[in-house]
Amino acid sequence: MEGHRLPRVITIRTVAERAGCSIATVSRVINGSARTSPQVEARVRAAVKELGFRPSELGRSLKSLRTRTVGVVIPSLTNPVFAAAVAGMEAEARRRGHTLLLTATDYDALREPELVETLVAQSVAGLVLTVSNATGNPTLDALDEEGIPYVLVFNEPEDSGRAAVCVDNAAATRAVTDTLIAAGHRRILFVAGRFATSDRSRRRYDGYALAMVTAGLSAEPPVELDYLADLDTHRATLESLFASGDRPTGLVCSNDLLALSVAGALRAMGMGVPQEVSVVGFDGIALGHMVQPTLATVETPTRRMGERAMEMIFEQLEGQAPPTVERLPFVVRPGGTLARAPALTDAAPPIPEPDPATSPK
Amino acid sequence: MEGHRLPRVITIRTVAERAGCSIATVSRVINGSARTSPQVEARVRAAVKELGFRPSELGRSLKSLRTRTVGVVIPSLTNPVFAAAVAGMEAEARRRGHTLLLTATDYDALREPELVETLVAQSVAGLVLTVSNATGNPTLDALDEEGIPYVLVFNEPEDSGRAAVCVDNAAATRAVTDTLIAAGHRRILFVAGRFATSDRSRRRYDGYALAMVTAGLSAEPPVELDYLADLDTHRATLESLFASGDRPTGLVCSNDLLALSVAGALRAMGMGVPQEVSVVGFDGIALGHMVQPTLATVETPTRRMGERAMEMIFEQLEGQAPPTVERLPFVVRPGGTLARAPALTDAAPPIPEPDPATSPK
DNA sequence: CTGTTAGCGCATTCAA
DNA sequence: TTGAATGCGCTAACAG
Repeated sequence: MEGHRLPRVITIRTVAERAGCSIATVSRVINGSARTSPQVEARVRAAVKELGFRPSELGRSLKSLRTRTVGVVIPSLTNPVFAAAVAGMEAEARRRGHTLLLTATDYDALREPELVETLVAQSVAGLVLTVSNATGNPTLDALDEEGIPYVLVFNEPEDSGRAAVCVDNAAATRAVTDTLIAAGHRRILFVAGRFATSDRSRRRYDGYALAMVTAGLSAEPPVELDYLADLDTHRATLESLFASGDRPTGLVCSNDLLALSVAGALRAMGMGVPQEVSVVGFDGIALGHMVQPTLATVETPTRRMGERAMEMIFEQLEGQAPPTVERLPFVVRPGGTLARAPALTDAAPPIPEPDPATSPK
Repeated sequence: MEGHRLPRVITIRTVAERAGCSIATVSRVINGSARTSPQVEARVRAAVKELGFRPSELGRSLKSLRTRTVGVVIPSLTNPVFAAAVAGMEAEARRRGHTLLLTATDYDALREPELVETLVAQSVAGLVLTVSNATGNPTLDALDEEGIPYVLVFNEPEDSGRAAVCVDNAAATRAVTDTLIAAGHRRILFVAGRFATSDRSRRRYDGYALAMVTAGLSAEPPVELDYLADLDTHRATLESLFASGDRPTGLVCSNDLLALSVAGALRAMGMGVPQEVSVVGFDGIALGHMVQPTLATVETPTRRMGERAMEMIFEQLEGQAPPTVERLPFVVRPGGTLARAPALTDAAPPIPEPDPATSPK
């Protein structure tokens, strides 16, 4: 119906005509899948160049029923942790001639199955995902059944047989909580964003609780601050924490973004960070270094985690490598937001940064 | 290796058999492209549900030679500005049943043409891109010739006929520079990361220069800080700036990430921000609110820009809407890093935040 | 070494 | 209302 001179699409047939050979020969030259005479090869290459021909991935994929794309499902790009991981995935995928099909759930676990289905309908070669809850997850089970390779990032699945790249969330949070305890803090709370919809967050809480109990201190229930709520809401919640007589002197936050937000809200309330309250985060986002005082946190190799997850996809595609859970090393990074507990000292000097505690691995 | 029953791929043919009809009828039911008898329709729907059939996008696309994917090319996901824009694109694409094919150049302009080619080879429905230099860009010209819809984000092309979503970079930088001037600053420098490879950065410099000249002040050449260099390198460059007698009291940075880094380096040098030097950024990243002091900046609707760019892709696909450059509104947001010039006052109180200057539009 | 051809999954035209 | 047949761009099996 469109006129006859549409943007003349160049197919393998166009090239064949121009080079004076069959489409099979063109295909052979392009893919190096079989020997061809030098003359014909030269003519084909010339034709390809002149016409600017790029083989359609569509046709190519329809044969193999597999594309050179890898699907990605993450909660949100707005969190620099996920952005960094995706950056790592993209770089690694590109090195392998693949492209990312990117989707986000906006932290809505109900969207996970449909996004995965969408990506599977696109015949992705594999999937890298961060889900709300990896353990006993039916969507993942379905992928297992269909034999589609996938690797989790950040999730730390309890099911065996699931591939994942993560850190030991409990050990890491325990380590950073220990640092607070070592600095003389006794009343320490765990602050979580979206606790209910994040298995990572719960793991981290477990690490906090273990550290507290081991030290003979009381592990309190997590304080929940809605991720999406505004600063005023956070402030209200925080004010109630400090209303009672038995104020906390240390806050362990389930991630860095939350920690920065909490520290900001506390200062807005007129509380000194770290003079009156120490705040530690989790992840080690780049901006933590830039702010003043710098954010004390658990540094995790987020970009590398994305890269590694993508590597594992290809390892699975190549048939080797059974699905395994890889725990990458973390480092507790002391920072300006962590000081000795105010009860023990008047000056409350920040803790120096010697020889940071490293992960067991 | 898994049992003998290969992951039995379910195609439209499987469904047709199960429903006892032809594949054409199945197709009609699924797409609602023609009327079918209620009985047959019911059988088909049942079969689809039982088998968990999802039509392959591959086969579907091969017919139309167009996929339900949109290609994205950005410099890097690590910059929250691009991450936010991509988040906007993803949300809008999802609303329209499309998926993003995401690639990054790592700020290497030479990679732009090849990434675009890769995406075109995937038969994307359109492209959203941020390029190093939009004006007279041959890659974009090639897209025009092939009739593939594309929309630029952040770039502010000088060529007509190019679709783009951006802010008026010059006007915005002029406005924020004017704010510094109004605060009594006289010696103000423009600091850029990767000046050579970013037309946005150059536009912003123009705005700075115009503000300075208009105020009868001297516009200095841009100070270049390599984006990827470490803090120490930044520090060395900055120290040389303050070595001379005629020290700047205000720094206009070409983006927020750079501004935060600069402010951090200055403090590490023992300089008070904003007591001795005011620092302003550009973009309005979320973290700017969280840090203390808050970052003075130009707030731009980054997420919305991504959304809008995606909307424009679909408008072009639907045939309406000629390619246009849309400049979205910006707001100068004063913040804690901006104070009156130290020469004019001893106390150097931060400027209040009254009635922020808005964009002309 | 090269050409012909079948077929990947689907939408669609043409017959019935 | 339905089915049979065609073709989208490509790769690979088979002939020559």
